[in-house]
Amino acid sequence: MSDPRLPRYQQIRDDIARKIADQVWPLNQSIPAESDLASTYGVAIGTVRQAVDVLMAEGLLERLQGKGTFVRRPSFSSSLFRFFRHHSESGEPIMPTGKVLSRSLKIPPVEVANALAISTGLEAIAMSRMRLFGDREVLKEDIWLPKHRFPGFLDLAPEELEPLLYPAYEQKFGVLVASAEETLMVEAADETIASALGVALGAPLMVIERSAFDQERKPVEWRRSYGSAAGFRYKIEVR
Amino acid sequence: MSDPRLPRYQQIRDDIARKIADQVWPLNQSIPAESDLASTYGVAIGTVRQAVDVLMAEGLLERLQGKGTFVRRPSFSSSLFRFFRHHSESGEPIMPTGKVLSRSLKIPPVEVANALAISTGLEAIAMSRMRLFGDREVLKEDIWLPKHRFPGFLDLAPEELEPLLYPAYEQKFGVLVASAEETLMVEAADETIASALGVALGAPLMVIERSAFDQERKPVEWRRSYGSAAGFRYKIEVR
DNA sequence: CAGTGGTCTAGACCACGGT
DNA sequence: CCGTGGTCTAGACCACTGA
Repeated sequence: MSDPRLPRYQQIRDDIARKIADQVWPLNQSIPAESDLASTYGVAIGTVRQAVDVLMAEGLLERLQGKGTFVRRPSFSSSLFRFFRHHSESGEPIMPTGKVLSRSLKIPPVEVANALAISTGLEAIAMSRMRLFGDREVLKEDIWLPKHRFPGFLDLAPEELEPLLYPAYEQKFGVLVASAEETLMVEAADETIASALGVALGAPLMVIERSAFDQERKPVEWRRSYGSAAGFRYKIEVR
Repeated sequence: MSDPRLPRYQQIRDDIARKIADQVWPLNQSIPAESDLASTYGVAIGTVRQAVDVLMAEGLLERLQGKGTFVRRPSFSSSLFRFFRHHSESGEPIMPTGKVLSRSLKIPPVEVANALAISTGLEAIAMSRMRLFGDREVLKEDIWLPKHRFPGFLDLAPEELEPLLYPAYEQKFGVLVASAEETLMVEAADETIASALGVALGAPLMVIERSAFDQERKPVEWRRSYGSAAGFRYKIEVR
C-alpha cells in the first residue's frame, strides 16, 4: 500500500486517494460501502471510517447517510472566482473564461522561484492570460509553473487550456490544486495594463498574487492577476 | 445537559463548551483525561473522543499526545489583523491598536440590521473607532452591535475597550467571536474619510465590511473599515 | 424492504511526555 | 515508570434512502 510504518487508516486513506486520482472510483460516483472496504482491507469498520474522515476533511469524499460515500472535487475552483463578480442582466453570476495569450520557458524572478520551490536561475513555464466575462476583458494574468510537474505543457493546443486551467492541470498532468494563498493589494495601472484592460492610466488596480498547492501542499502554480478596482468585490470567510 | 434528542457526543460537546465558556476549565489549562470524562459522563471513551474531535475542529481544544487536552482560543483574532501590515524598521509586524471615538444608540441602516439579525427600526449600538499603528492613524471604523448582547456597553469606560475590542467583548459580555465574513472593495475617499486618514480627496480606499459571528454562528458585530489603499496587503488562505 | 452511513460500546495495545 | 492521547477491534443498534 503506502509506507507500512504509517497507521493503517493513513495507508487506507492513501490507497483510496490514489484510486480516486486514477479514476478507479470516478468523480460523483459512490465508492464501496464502508463495510465492504473494511473486509477488503481486512480491518475493522472504524478504521475505514477514520480514513474516510480524513478524506472528507480534505474535500475528496462526501458521506450521504443512507446513500453512500461519494467522490467529490474540492469546490475550490468555484471559490477561486469569488472576486470580480460581474452579473448578467438577470443577476446571475457569470462564469469567467480564460484565453491564453502566450507560453514560453523563462527564468522566473527570485520570489517566483521561491514560491514554486525551484532553484533560482532554472527555467520555468511562463504564461500570459486574459480573463473574460462574456466578451469583456476584466483580468490580465501572469502565470508561472514548475516545468517538472507539467511535461509537454508548451506542446498543448491552446484550446486544451480553455476555458479553465485547473481542470487541464488535473486531466493532462494529474496535478490537483487543493489549496491556495492569495495576497491582495492595490496598485496604479501602468501603460500596458491600462490598455489591456481598457482603463485610464493610473487608475486603481486590484492585484492578486496567488500561490496554489496540491494536496501534499507542494506549490504547483504562482500567478499575479490584475483587474480594475472599480466593481471589485472579494468575499471571504475567516476561520 | 443540552437537548436530550441530540446524540450523546453532541451533548457532551455542548457541556464541555459551556464549561470552557464559564472558565470552569480555563484557557491554556488541560481538561480532565478522556478516560475520566468518559466515566463522569457515563459513556464509552470513543464517545468522548468524538465530542473532543468536534471541539478541536472548532479550535476550542488542542490534543497533545502524552500531555493532555488543552483549552485554546481560536487564533482568529490575530488572523483578523493580516491586512494593513505596516512594518517597523526592523521588519517586524506592528500590533495595531484601537481608539474609540464615539458610542451611541442609533437606528442602523437596513442592511446592518439584517446583518445583525435584528428587526429594522430597532436601535443598536453604534461606535466610531480609529485604528493606529504606533501613532499613525491608518483605519477608520464604523461598528454596530446588537444591544441585547452587550448590556451596559455605553457605560463602560473607554479604556476598557482598548487596545482591542474582541477581548473586551469576551471578558465583559461573554461574547466570543469565532468566525467572520469579510467583503473587500475599493472606493474613492470622500471628504470626511480623507481628512480623518490624511489622504487626498478621491484617493483609492480599501473598504472592508465584516460580519462577525459567535460559535453558534449568531451575528454579534458588523463593521465597515476604511484605509488608504496605498500599502494595503491582505493575505488569505483559500480552502 | 435491504443497504447505507451515524452513533455507541467495552475493551486492547501502542507512542509519547514527564517524573 | 505512570498517565496521557493515538490507534484499532468486533461487534450492536439507530436513522435515513430508495426500490
